[in-house]
Amino acid sequence: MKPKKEKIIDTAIALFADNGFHNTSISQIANKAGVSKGLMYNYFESKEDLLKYIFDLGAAKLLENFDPNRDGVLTKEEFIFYIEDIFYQMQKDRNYWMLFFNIVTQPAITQIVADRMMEMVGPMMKELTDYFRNKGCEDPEAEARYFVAVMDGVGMHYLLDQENYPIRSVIKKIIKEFV
Amino acid sequence: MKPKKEKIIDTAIALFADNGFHNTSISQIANKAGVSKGLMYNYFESKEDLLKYIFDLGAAKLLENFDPNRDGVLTKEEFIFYIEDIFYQMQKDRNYWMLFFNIVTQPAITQIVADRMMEMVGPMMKELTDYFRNKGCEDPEAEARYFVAVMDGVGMHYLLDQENYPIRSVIKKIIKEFV
Amino acid sequence: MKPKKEKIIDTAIALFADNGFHNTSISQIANKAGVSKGLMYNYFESKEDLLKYIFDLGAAKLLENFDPNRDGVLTKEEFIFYIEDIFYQMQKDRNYWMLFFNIVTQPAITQIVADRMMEMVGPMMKELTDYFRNKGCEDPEAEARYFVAVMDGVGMHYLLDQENYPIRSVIKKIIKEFV
Amino acid sequence: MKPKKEKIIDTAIALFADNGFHNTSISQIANKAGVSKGLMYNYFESKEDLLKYIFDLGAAKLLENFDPNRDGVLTKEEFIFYIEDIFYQMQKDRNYWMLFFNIVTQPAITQIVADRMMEMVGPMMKELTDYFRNKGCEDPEAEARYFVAVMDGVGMHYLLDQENYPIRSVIKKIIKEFV
DNA sequence: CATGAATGAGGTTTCATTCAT
DNA sequence: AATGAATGAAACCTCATTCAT
Repeated sequence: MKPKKEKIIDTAIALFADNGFHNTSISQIANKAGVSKGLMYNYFESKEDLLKYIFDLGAAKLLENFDPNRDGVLTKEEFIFYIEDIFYQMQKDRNYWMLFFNIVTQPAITQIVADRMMEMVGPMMKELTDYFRNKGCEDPEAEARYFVAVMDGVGMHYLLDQENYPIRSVIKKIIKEFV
Repeated sequence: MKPKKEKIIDTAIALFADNGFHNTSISQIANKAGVSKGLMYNYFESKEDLLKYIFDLGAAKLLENFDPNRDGVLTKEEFIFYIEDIFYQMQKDRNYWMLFFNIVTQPAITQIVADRMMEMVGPMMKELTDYFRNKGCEDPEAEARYFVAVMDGVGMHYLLDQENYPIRSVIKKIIKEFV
Repeated sequence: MKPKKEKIIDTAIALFADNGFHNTSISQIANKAGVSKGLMYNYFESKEDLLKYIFDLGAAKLLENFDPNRDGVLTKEEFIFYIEDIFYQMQKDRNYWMLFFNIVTQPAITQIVADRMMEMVGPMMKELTDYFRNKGCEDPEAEARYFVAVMDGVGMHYLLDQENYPIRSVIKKIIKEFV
Repeated sequence: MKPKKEKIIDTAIALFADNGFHNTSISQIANKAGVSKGLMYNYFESKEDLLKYIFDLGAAKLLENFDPNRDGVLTKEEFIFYIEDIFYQMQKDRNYWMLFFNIVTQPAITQIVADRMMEMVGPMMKELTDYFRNKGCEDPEAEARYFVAVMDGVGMHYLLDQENYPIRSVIKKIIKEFV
């Protein structure tokens, strides 16, 4: 990819994450990325378009490690790996994940990426529900929804205080409870 | 309170929750509240001031039901009541709570209410840690942090889909796991 | 009407007429009108909206003197008066009329005011056709279309060189030919 | 001429005619012409330069058929041919002629081509005046100015609605009146 | 000849805020 | 207490033009 395009994207992720989408201006992004304001519009049709692009980047990465062999079935090992991997990714790409939670908690912004999000969460929820059903859970759908809520909650808190958050200990609790 | 002031506040909460703080304009609030733009500045010094005021309103309500007898000790019954009560409040004041999660996931906005937030979460975390220590948890601090993360995660998901979320079932799981 | 609103409109007419709609910026208008850029948007939703408003102003004036007793019939005297009046108006409100021809010769701009224009020209053409039919013209519709074309052509040239254009002599020719 | 240059010119004429000079961007032209933006600047120094070039193209064609034997005298047959020819050209090169009226009705744009326009209309007006003088008109100059106004008016209307305009019938009227 | 990345000035529009009434 | 006209900074975006390739 064009290096300047990449610079724009990286800078946008960082600023969106720290300041929020609507509180980040194109000027800020251009300044910090060291390019002209106009250049952004050579690569993206609008600020919203940039957000969509960024969201897709991360969504792809997220799915990559969920059911990696793509057989539609989540094994115990795959599940554990996925849990570990998500928190690893959060630590590595903190900005992207802050932005992600940003988006999810703001209906007005969620709408911008609504269709993409559906494509992503739909299949995931299904596989999770199947997993919990096979495991013998009484109400597998409720368990799946509880699980993703826990993941989101922990993820959010982890991101907000990576240094002090007892993430190892919490991951162990999650695996013990859900896997 | 003056009815117009109240109208402004309620409208602001609703709009902030739906559209985000920075994506909501004073004009929008004034229009929807049926008052003039200028009036807002009779009651609040600025848009940020309005946000702080709103945040405080909810923070007070939140603390009210945590350790209601204010003895610094959380009993099992108080804990259960608190968990139930939080989700009840979320269902009743959805807008306020959406806004709350909005704020927490946006560092730039969190800063606006940072001092108020500290006053609120500090004591709560301490009492929770004490509770888990008394219960015999190995790492009571980690457990406390895990607990609030779960509460936030579930709260968020509940707010985003109140109608379909299996909240009763999930509350039971939480109580079973943490109390 | 608010004096500043009026100032904005008058200035806009003058600048649109001289420089064209797309070649006139809101900044220019605001500067020359001695108001802030933002104020325009208190009165008009957009630049296009301002143009529509201006167009309507003139369209109303134009119709006012066509068939003044609104009986749907054009008498010989009314017709003569109308012809004289149009050129009088052009001399008085040169800017508005320059703008009018501007609009008509630019399809992209005509579209902005298309519906308003239709309301205006439809009935006029009908009455003119009736007039020429009563007069015994062979092809009254063609005569009507010829007449308005002549009016537009002469109007345009008159506006472009008011001082030297032999308008009295030309009006006489027009009346002799068409009335 | 280089085919790409020609494509640029044709596309520019079409877009200028439909959208107006200032409302047409170089990008639009380049896109629709299927060339790069940069290429335009190999052939033309600027957007204005392109307009001048286009205007000249048409002006040349216009003069070609006015007094074709270039003897400075307009015969009756030449005059009739000229009238017929102009409307024929309009039907053939609609875009160019729309653009022409566009230019004439916008002082700011007229200035761009002002010198070229003078070279063109000056001699034409003189010959026309001579023609009407020879014909015995009382005020030959007024007649000439009336004539060109009629031609412009009819031309404009014809271009705006070629399909329905009763152009044959109107041409007959014009010839009857002026030749 | 031809491209398209890159620029930066300037376009339209929004918006928090002030202030005379 | 309440209005809304007015401001001006800053938002998003467009565009003519340049230039390395």
